Amino acid sequence: MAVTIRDVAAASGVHVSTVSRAFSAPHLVNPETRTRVLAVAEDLGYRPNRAARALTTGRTQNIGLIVADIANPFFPPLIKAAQAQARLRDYHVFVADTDEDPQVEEDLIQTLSKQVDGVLLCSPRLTNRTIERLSKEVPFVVVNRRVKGMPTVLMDAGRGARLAVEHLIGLGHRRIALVTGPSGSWTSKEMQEAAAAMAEVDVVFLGPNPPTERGGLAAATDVIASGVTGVLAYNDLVAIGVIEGLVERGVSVPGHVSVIGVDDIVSGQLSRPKLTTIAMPTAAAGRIAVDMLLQSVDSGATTGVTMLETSLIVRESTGRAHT
Amino acid sequence: MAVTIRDVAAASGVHVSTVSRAFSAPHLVNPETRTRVLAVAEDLGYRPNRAARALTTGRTQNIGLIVADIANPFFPPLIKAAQAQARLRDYHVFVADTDEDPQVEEDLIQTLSKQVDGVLLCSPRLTNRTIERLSKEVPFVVVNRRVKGMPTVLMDAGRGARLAVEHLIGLGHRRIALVTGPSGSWTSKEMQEAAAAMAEVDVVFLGPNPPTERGGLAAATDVIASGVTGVLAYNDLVAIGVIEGLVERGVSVPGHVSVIGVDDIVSGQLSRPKLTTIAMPTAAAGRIAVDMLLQSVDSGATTGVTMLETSLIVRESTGRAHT
DNA sequence: TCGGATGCAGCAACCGGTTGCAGGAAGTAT
DNA sequence: ATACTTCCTGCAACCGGTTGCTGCATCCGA
Repeated sequence: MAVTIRDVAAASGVHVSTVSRAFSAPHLVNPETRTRVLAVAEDLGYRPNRAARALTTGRTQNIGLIVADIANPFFPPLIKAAQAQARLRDYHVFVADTDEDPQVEEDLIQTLSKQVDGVLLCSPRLTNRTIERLSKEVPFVVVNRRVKGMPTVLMDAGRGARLAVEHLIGLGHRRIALVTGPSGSWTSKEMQEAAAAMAEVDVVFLGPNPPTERGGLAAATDVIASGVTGVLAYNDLVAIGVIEGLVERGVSVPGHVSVIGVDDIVSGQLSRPKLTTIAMPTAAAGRIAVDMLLQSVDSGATTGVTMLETSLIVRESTGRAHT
Repeated sequence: MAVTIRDVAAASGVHVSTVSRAFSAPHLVNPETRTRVLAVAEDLGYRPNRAARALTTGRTQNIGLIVADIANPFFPPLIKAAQAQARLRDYHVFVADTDEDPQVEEDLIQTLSKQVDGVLLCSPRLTNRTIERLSKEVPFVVVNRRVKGMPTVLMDAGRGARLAVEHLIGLGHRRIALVTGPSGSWTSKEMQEAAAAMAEVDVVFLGPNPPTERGGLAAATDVIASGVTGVLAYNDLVAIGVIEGLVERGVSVPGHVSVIGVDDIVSGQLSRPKLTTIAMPTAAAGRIAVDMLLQSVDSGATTGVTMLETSLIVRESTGRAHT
């Protein structure tokens, strides 16, 4: 039913191998022949069958993109960028959601590994050991987590935390809280280390907390109890929750307490007060991760670690410390 | 390198066809033989090659999911649900983003059509003619748009609009505005018709507007000028924009004006005041659309139109009309 | 004029499964 | 004992491309 390479060959009076080469090895075929073949192919509406090509070449032209939770607003910009970049390179992307379950994550990698040329692993929940083991089956690029010897794209959360704390210091805050994320989170750890190293300021750590609005809401009482005037939250959702909790208890933001989030998700721009935040270059991360992955697929060369810069976006949730 | 069906055959002393049948036609092979083969396969870590299978069966076990904009918060829950449902049925899903460009959308369908068994088209921007033409190349299910003779999943925006208006009426509002969306939007049209048919209330139409926060922000001046006490917005982003615009101009929400959104995206739950909204069952839509698609792929039977119910979620952005 | 290089196209095996057909063994009815 | 099923397995062609090898022209330099 569908038009195959043999139809094209017959219609243009050449052998199938010539048609094949007209597409995938142009320099091996006479220019005249080639244009004729291409014209006929166009005419017949021929589209090469990727499954067939995959079978012989071993290359599917597909990549897998595995995230913990598609609906987490942190990921969609990354997915979007990765998909667009892949399309540019004539690759398609399978998107899969692990629902934060490491077992699902592993299964997904297993079943996907046979039908993709590589996998992008975003904020994986698996252990490093497991990731290293699985990396023997299919090339990986890991995003948002450091795994030894594996190509990685990171966003500089440590620097982000420093920027945030410096911003607070500049506003006169001398005692601040870091509302941390899940215990296994690389980002959270980076932020803690960076914050702890800052002079001129006392920092208390509140956590671990689930990386959600509820998590922030629950942490608000601790924030009040700790007597800080500034808060850096694990991410924007947590920050919004903290603000909500503070306001509920009569603590105004940024009047009494300043709050900074991380990620720069849209919700932060839309909530009241508009959230001061550390912007994560998620779109760039998606793009670059795809490039790194395809590079390692094409050339076999295993690339290194890319660290992307973060930046502070000052909006309305931070202000001068009251003295 | 990878273990193939022939390796399994050799290792278990049977012919490849028996191994093949052990997997895909169990009733045709002796139970003993089958268990032995499966054991050997398990042992060797055999995974069937989907590209090879696709080549002979013509079925890829993949589906395509095409949305206008992955980063639009309306879509991720739908994508997530669709992906999970597909996985349940042992299908994988390609997610693709058209960037709101009809041409990209068409290209995407073309290139995808050869490597998927069906395509989910969400809020397509293509003309009905084009969709009908393309539907000859690959089975479709259309979400959020009515296309004649095509399996479709719709969310009852008309009923949602009625619920919203009734809610406003119940709160004493007698003159309301409908801040409409893009001119081509099916949802927007449904809402307009439903609202226009309501008695007991004057409704003015403000639009069309881009379906974004900016769109709502810009519409706020018209809202004020129109002298209404209640607003139903095309979606939550627009509603948030309207609220922002109103508040900037000293009109309090819900004190002076009540505002209702549509979609129930997270941002609406996090913004201040929390948004009263019409919840769209996007996750259900994704799940059901996948089921309909796979059904029409499996049985060839082309299913009909599914209409999903919407519901009103009352939060803080609506209140009694001031008299 | 001849040997050798070069360019182009055809041949056929192959990738890893699936499936219609054939055939042997065992079971059943006659 | 014979004929006919039924059950299971093997054989081999096939899906739609790719690619190493061969072979034929043509062109080149000597």
